[in-house]
Amino acid sequence: MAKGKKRISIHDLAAELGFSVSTISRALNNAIDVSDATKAQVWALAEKLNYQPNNLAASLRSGRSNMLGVIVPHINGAFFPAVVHGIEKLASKAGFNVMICQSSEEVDREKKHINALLKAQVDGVLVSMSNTTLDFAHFEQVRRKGIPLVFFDRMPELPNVCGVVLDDYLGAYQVTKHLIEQGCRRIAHLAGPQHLNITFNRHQGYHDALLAHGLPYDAALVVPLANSRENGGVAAMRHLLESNIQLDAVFSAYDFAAAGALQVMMESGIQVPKTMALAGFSNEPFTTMVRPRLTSVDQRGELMGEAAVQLFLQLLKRTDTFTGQRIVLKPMLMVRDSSLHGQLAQTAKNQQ
Amino acid sequence: MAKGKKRISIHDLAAELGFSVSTISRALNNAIDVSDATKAQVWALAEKLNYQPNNLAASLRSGRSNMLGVIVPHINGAFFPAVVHGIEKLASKAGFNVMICQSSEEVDREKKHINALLKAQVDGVLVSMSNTTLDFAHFEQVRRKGIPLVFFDRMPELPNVCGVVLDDYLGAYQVTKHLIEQGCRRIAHLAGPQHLNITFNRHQGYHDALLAHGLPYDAALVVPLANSRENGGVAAMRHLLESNIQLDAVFSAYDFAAAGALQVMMESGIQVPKTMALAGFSNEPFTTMVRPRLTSVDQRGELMGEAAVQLFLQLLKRTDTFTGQRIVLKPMLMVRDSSLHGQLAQTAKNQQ
DNA sequence: GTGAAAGCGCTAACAA
DNA sequence: TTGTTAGCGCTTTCAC
Repeated sequence: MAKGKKRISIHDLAAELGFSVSTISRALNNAIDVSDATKAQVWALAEKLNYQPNNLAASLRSGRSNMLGVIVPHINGAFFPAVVHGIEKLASKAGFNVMICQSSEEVDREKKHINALLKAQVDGVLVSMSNTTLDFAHFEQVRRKGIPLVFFDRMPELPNVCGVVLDDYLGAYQVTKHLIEQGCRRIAHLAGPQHLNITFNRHQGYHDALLAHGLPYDAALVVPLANSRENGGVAAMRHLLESNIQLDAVFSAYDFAAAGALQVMMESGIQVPKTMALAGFSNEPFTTMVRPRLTSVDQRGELMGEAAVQLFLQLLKRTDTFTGQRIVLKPMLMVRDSSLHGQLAQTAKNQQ
Repeated sequence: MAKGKKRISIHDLAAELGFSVSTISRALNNAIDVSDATKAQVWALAEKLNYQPNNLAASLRSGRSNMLGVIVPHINGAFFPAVVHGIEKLASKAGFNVMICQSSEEVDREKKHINALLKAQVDGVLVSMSNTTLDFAHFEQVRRKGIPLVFFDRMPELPNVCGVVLDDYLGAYQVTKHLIEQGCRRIAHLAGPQHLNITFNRHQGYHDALLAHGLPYDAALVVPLANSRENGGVAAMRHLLESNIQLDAVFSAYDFAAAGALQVMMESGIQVPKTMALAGFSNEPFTTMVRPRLTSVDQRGELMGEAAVQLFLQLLKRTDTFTGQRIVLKPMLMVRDSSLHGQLAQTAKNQQ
């Protein structure tokens, strides 16, 4: 009977039962070639002695850590938490543990996390880039080691990278088209950073929808956001109003910035959506709490997380991890009061 | 020159430079007793060959994984992300990597995560319990192994457990006192589960503040929330209104539920705060986006995360990890429009 | 300042 | 069905 504080290992179990360590190992792993009687004995003793397997040793030996590294820019708002949830759901089903890291939108932290994950011998890395990531050498490092690398949402425009993205272009196109159909003709866009695929595509969708409907693209109507938060939207909207440009709608690349814009509109006595329509992007929960409720685009966060894991699992089977596969998810336009420029607001009641 | 795909180890470095593996190990760890010249050589070659240390091996051998396990109920809303941020900040400064796990408010997942973390040989575990956790055996398992265990926010009422909590009692007391000072006399409370310390204490603070100010505690004014979200608040508020009980204020144990209550009030034509004051708890970002802005209590999330890590680091130094130390953080009352029952709403403008 | 050697706890050939 | 054996890559005494 093992006494003292020493943590017990399969050797202790082996000694106690008179089996070899390999039999113990096999029994604990429920291998096919161990008799049920033996398994029962081993499991009983393991339970009794409170045996705790050591993954470090198993991983070191087997070369598989069953750990999945995930790097997200942040976990504020609803989107990235939803993605993470989707990732964890599918990953744990596939027997993987997930290590979540936040880059806090800093490329240096992103690099550090990549390094830490590699040192920890993760079996794969899922990344959504920080918005300060301009070179991609640290990602190459992962690929060079033959470790599956999957991007989600924010991915670099490089050949042969795998990833799952939302069709941001389509989402923005649909929002803009919707605003046009509501009778809006002077639609402003609060734009995110153009070096990121997501916000670049949102801008493109806006641009193309205008042209497709015979409206001019006016650069004066496009205001870059200093940040994606409320105060970014406040500043951009103030700038827009101060410029005295004609305006009957605003499409913000982010919901939080849209909330800031809404605040400025309210303070300026502008009626939303009657005088000015408004739409955001992300379908944050607060969009149904503010008045008027905010029209937005759902980003399918959970689905994206699941798709990313699926892609990873696929890559794991292959020898070449540079297949350049992409999964593109369809966005969902959520029409709410804030964009019903040309209709009675009641119409949206059922769609909230 | 190592060629091929084989990952290189300290043995390769040793062979290449003609040193022993121990010297390489020491050099890489920047040990005091290796000559600078040797270190320089080793580092240069490591860089050149793209050497990647293997933490699994190091941890297995040294017995320290430098990993910290964190279990949170979820990462929705602003509070837990803030805590996680605080944890990561301090932990990474102390050289620890953080594994974040979500229990999704399910005690079974909590147990699984505890197990996974123990198998991964983490050096410590930080937990905020799920709201379905009623027995604490899985936590005992951690302590029995001598692994530092620190709770935050939601902790069990057990002897000798360490943790950092907000003074929820004080926060609720302050909110209630504030409402009373605004002239409210019939203050309802939308209550969270009473088996959790946090919501129990919020209820107590409410209770005691009433009595301390000569107001009766009326059980009919206390409505249990089915959940902490918007629809929980909607249901509870409807119940309250349908009961036709006299009412001039509502204090919700959660901001999201308060948002739901606000919605019901608006739909019922109740003027907030003139006819009915409202306050929540958590200081979610959306509290400043809704109209009227929501009075709330800030939970000091980031500070709590940092304090939890500090407690962990303290515990790490000791042999007895059952010291029962507690850190109690002071809440911050955030007075906004929704509770200015007895004043002109403008007064709050500066305090938002 | 450096080397030799043992071993952390486990897995996975290969034998029997 | 079970045992033997050889490490996975690193740290860490104990020598020299």
